[in-house]
Amino acid sequence: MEEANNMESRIIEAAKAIFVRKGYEATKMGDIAAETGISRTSLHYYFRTKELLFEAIFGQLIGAILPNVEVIMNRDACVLEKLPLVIDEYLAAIRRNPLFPLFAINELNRDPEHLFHAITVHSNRIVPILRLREQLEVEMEMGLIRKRPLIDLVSTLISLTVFPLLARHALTAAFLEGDREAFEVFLNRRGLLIKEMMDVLVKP
Amino acid sequence: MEEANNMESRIIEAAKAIFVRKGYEATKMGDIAAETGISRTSLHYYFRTKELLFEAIFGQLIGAILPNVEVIMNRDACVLEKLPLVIDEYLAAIRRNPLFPLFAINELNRDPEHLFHAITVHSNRIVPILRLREQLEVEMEMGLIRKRPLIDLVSTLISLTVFPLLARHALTAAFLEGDREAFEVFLNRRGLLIKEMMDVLVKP
DNA sequence: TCTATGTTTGACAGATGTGTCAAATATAGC
DNA sequence: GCTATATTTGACACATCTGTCAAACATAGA
Repeated sequence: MEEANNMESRIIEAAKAIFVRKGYEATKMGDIAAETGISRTSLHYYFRTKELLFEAIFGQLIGAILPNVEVIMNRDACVLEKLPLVIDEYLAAIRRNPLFPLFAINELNRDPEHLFHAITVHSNRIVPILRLREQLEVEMEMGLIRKRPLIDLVSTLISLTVFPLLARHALTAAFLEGDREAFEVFLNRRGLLIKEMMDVLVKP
Repeated sequence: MEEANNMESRIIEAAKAIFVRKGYEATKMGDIAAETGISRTSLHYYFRTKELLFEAIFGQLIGAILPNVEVIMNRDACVLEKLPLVIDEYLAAIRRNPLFPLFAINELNRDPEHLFHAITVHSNRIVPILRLREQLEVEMEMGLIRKRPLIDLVSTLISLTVFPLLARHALTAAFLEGDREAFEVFLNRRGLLIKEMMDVLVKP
């Protein structure tokens, strides 16, 4: 039957949404079956165990969040020119998957190795990121940008990009009177602020 | 018996550690009983339900993480002078409770209202924070510091401070070859970087 | 010592969740 | 229509977790 493949993807979509929103422990097979619109038993027919189902979507989720910097890295330009583009790309990836950071953070806590292993599967996405890293180190050595431990740069970039989405609810309540659209406005100007910040960090 | 009060605090300490590390759902009453060194039934004797036990420690946790800025706010100084002190205080509060951010983020996701309600209990801690907010707004109006939406400032500060602890494991693995002491070194210089960043944001 | 009260525990009941199985149903291809 | 295979489902077994209860145990104080 050709319904199988289609049903599998329907299940995966449903499971993705629920796993990401509630975390592994709080997600019940029954929830996923209900969301998909099938019986729990039927769900077991497609994915024998909860762990197997989780496994099936985990890689996808990682892939969806890794920023695609390949095009950017193929340009012949210095880091200072590339950085704003990378930031935009990264910001876009996060905004396409706003619930992902929470998921990743939790999974990192639940089973760190699992996440690391899943990332290695996406080596094609990783390569250009490593090239960016390399270019950063080279240009630091050349004095084109300020010398700084990479972890300082990366943790700052990720902090500024990811955290507001993690704390979305609290920030909206505390500063925007609960206005969700105002939060979107905030996010929209966030890119500029992040670029300013990163610029300060790397300017010699 | 006078053992009761002591036992309650023993339970609370154990429960705090486990709830914070594993989250509400993944924490089992049996875990807490074992960690405390009593039977699960005995645990129920002190705290009839899991929800009640959780409730008992929730407020404490919130209190522990709210930075104490009262002393700072009583000084007669401008925001530019106070900000570095506030940052240090906040950084210290977070480092005293490095697992708290993950806990708070998850609880925020699980039941936002609950967290907001718990915060109102600590109004004595909140007042000086609101005064800081007010002083920021006044000095922006006066042109002493650059005019910016408060959410931009606060989200930046919290992002830079909190996120590295959330992603501790990943950052250590990716940039420090898993060296935990190197991560402490990173955290130690982080305060300076955050002050630089915040300075850029508020300088007129 | 006896008693009242505080504390601990094992046993139980009920709820919820997972995974398996065999029977029922649908469907494709002959 | 018939058959082989795919899919769905209800029923079951098993495990885990929660909360209650009554009985056992400990201990302070009369």
